[in-house]
Amino acid sequence: MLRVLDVGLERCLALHSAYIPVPRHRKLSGKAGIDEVMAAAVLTSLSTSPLVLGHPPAAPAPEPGGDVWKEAPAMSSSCSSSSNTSGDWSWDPPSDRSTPSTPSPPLSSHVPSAFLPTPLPDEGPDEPDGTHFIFGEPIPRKRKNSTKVMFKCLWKSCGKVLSSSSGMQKHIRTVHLGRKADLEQSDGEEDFYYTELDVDVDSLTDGLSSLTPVSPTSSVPPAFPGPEAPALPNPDPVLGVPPTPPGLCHVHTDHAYQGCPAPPQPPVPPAAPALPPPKPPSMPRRPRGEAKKCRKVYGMENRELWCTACRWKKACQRFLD
DNA sequence: ATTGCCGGGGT
DNA sequence: ACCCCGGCAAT
Repeated sequence: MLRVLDVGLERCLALHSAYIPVPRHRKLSGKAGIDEVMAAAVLTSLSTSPLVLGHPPAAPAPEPGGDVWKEAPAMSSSCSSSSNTSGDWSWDPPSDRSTPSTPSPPLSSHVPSAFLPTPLPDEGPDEPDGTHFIFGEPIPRKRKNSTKVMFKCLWKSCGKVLSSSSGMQKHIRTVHLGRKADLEQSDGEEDFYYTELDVDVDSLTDGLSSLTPVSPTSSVPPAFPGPEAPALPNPDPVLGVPPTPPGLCHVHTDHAYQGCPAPPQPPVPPAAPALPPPKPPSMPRRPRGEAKKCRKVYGMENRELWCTACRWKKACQRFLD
């Protein structure tokens, strides 16, 4: 017993002494100011130019004054936890905790639900046709222009459109699924019954008016935007596919990584009066993994304890969703 | 503001 | 291949 502790302590000390000289850690607490915003803006605008036309920003040692690397007082606890021997140290919540609960509730039936496959850095539906490849304008990647994300209920004869996902979830939960509204326990099922669409702010009203009511019985032309969106006649995969609901592929059971290329077709069951088909399974979208990742678990202080992926700002490998 | 991580750069 | 970070979406 004592020996174990000893080892842990030793380990801890070693860790500390080893990491003191670490030179990085630029700024832990970023105080966001106008400066940063403006700088960001400038950088953004600069990024469009092919090369860095300013002064070389190469500055290997930006902080001559000294970095503020304060020891986290929480170290003690992590130390004790590191007493976990047996080869793989693996992550181990401090056993001191009176609560034996698991650090991240597995959420039995709740599959983490899929996630949005990055909303496609498209230009937005401003282009009259697909000719936004004027070389004169590189436009590396720009996201939101004048589009606004709306959420449309796909329930058979509802078609309600809200501006917030939470609101839509609530709507579906209460109105269609008949669940309690305030119950935070959303198992993600609502996700299946609404989709999000990029609405051009300009033609917002127009688009909405044609989007909202919709009679489900009348055959909805699968691939024709039809009346709405006169500005984007073809849903070409070239760049922008605004009306395509990205969160509707209930195909895979687990890692639905690639978005579904399926055409915009209402996934509404053909003849479902009010009963949702018992289908909570796949995850059409993943809002954000519930599991805490290395960063959250260990904190910035113990970055060395993160899995490599996390250290490299890649998808965490240790705490998979 | 924070967190997770894609895309891309440096070695 | 390894390592790191800018920047962004989602929260």
